[in-house]
Amino acid sequence: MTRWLNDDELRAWLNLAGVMLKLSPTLDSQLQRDSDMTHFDYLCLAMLSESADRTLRMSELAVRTNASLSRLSHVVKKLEARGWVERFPCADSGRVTMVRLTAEGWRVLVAAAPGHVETVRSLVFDGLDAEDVAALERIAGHVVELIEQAGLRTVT
Amino acid sequence: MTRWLNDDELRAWLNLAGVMLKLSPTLDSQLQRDSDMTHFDYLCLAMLSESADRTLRMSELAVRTNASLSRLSHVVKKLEARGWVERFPCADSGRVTMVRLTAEGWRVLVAAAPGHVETVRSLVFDGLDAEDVAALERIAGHVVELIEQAGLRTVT
DNA sequence: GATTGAAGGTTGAAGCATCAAGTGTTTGCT
DNA sequence: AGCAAACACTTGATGCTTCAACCTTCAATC
Repeated sequence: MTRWLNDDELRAWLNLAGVMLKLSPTLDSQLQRDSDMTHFDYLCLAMLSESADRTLRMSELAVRTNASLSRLSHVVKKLEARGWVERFPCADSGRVTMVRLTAEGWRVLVAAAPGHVETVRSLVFDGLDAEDVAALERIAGHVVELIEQAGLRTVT
Repeated sequence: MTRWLNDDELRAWLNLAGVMLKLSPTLDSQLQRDSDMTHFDYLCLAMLSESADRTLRMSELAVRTNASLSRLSHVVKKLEARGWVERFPCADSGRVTMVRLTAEGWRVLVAAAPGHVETVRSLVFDGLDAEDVAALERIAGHVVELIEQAGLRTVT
């Protein structure tokens, strides 16, 4: 017996799907045009920039960017080729790879940030009041948790 | 002067980004595994199934699936090759292409629907009350509108 | 001290999405 | 009637994501 969605749920779902289908390409598009990077690239740089020593292990960066290790590995390889990050083996454990934001990567991130943040603000937060923001944080957080628990994505 | 995000907005944004980064691949993964299609394929079939004659013009289907015409064209070509939809020229206007869901496409959609809906329910709606659903509909709808207005994506 | 299994990453191939450029059609203007 | 511009797609190339397979390294067990 399938538990179908009722009308309210269906409308909510179609709107959420709309956000995923429209917002993500729009962000990529702005960052690609203005800063020659994808939104995911930006997230990687941003997460590194906030970490001690601007350094994280691959698996930790993967968690913080909500990505599979595989996806991250491909992207970090690209970012390293551009000189925006560098990889090096962890001193403590031979199977761990560390990633560090370079000085150049930091400059690129700082240059990209204003335009990106302005875009996010204008596409997401303009016209939302504090209550809406709180609701968004709560509901989106809830969805993320459900997905993590389902853990269908053991992910390679 | 960049208007940065405050702490609440930042947390809300990171959670929303998390939804986009995690939900979308998870849905694709379930549909790919169980029904050999992507989430976007499913949306196309679903939108056609609800239309008069199970038929729409390409540009209208693009609007309803929140996609660019280019993306849609590639995907419809694939779906047509599988025999799930068929294209034919519009009688009224020579530059319009119509897409129709075939009987086979309908069967495939009906077979995929229960698993997909169950996945959406379990990853999004489980644990949300009616107020949350209403808030989600409202906020996500708002974001979609902002993006459409910005219309940066004139899209090819 | 071997073996087994799991953890942490990397890689290559295949499928997708995007962008820019193209084709053919219709509209509007003169 | 003729021409330019806009519309409705389609196409090919490029880059990104996923999946499955692989390679090391570490941990636990015997």
